[in-house]
Amino acid sequence: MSTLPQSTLRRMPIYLHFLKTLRSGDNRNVSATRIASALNLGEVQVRKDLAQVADGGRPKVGYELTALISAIEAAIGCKDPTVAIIVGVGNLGKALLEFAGFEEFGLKVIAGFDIKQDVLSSDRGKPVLPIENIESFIKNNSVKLGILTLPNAAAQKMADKLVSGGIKAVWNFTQTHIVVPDTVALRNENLAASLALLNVQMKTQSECV
Amino acid sequence: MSTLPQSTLRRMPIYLHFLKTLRSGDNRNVSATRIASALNLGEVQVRKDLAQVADGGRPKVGYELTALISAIEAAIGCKDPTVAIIVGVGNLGKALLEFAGFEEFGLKVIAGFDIKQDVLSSDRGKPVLPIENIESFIKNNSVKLGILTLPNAAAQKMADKLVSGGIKAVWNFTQTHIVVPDTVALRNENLAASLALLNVQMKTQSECV
DNA sequence: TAGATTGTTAATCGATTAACAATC
DNA sequence: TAGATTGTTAATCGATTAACAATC
Repeated sequence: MSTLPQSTLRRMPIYLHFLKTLRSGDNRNVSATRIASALNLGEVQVRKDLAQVADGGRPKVGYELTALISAIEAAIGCKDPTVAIIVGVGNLGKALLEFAGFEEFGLKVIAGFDIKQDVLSSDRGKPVLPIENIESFIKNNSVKLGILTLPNAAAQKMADKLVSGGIKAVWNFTQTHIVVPDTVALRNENLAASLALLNVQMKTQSECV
Repeated sequence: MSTLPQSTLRRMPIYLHFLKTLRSGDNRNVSATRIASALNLGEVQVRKDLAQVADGGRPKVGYELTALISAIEAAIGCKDPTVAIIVGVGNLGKALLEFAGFEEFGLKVIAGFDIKQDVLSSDRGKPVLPIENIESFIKNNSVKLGILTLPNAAAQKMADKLVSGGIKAVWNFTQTHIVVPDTVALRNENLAASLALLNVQMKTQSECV
């Protein structure tokens, strides 16, 4: 159970979501075979992935459903919630601020920050605060994760502020390449990259037809 | 210039964005070395990536900037725009509908669709239309790409509608695994997977400190 | 010429797939 | 027992990195 390979880790949330839909049915056990066919994945791949986070898989029976769900939740770290803030409450920031789906994976977004006055103190349940107070807010609320959804130009400056406030991880939704210390985890969410893949895939597929 | 490896393709938009920022400065040429150090990538990796889409790299000089930009744009297919619609105009859908950044990569989102009456016909420049007309709309406007940002439960049903309308690609932002014919390109955008990676990375990094 | 940079060929690394033995 | 399923060991595949020759 040491450290999972990235590729395995990336599939865990997919398994988790599927297993939860099974649970709402009347299922007690589930086999790797079944998961694989439901999600269009290789049978061996699923089995190997599961073997890395769970044990107790029994031949002819499979895994106990609730135990497996619990094991995956532990592996991807959504048992104890990660407290997060959104920096930049534009359209995307607003969407992520209000997105309920994150809680399923242990993310607890508690506030948004912005410079613009007109988005401030909107009563959506989650407060939108002026950006000046961000460093003390991080400290006082032990915020672990900062989500950057602001204009490219401001990205690095705000990342620096987050770091000096003591943040542990940065999730960068801007196009800008940003730099953080080694002690801070960084992930770039690159929608453009996905789009490029899809674009090319689409074009080569229709050529073949 | 046949088909690029996925990994290479994924980095192209990152190069592209960086090169454009260089162009607004006073640069005529750029070397792989420079790109690599600016983006924290391996020098050889960048060189190999560029070699796959462009030629004309000259020792001691590098690549001609505008030619390189043009070559990358051609490779990732953002020269002729892809017409797209958004299905499900909730928070995320709204964000993507209004997101200007996609145009840089050749995506032209022309409309949103929803069942809810209150989001319909909002005058944000891009119309939000009732979902009943979606199939004929796809045909009449030669829409190539459908972006799914709706509740999980409706995902497969709407994907089917898109396909029967003649869509060429589906970009799925829901958690649900959906099935489309082989002739249709499909890409699942999995924010939960990214979150899981970040979560684990963060936890292991702080353990080490 | 010397040095920076290119492009290529070989070596390494990681992830996926295939083959098979173990077990309920 | 037979068959489905598990887990493991070996083979394949793709991507990254290292080493080096070519060139302006």
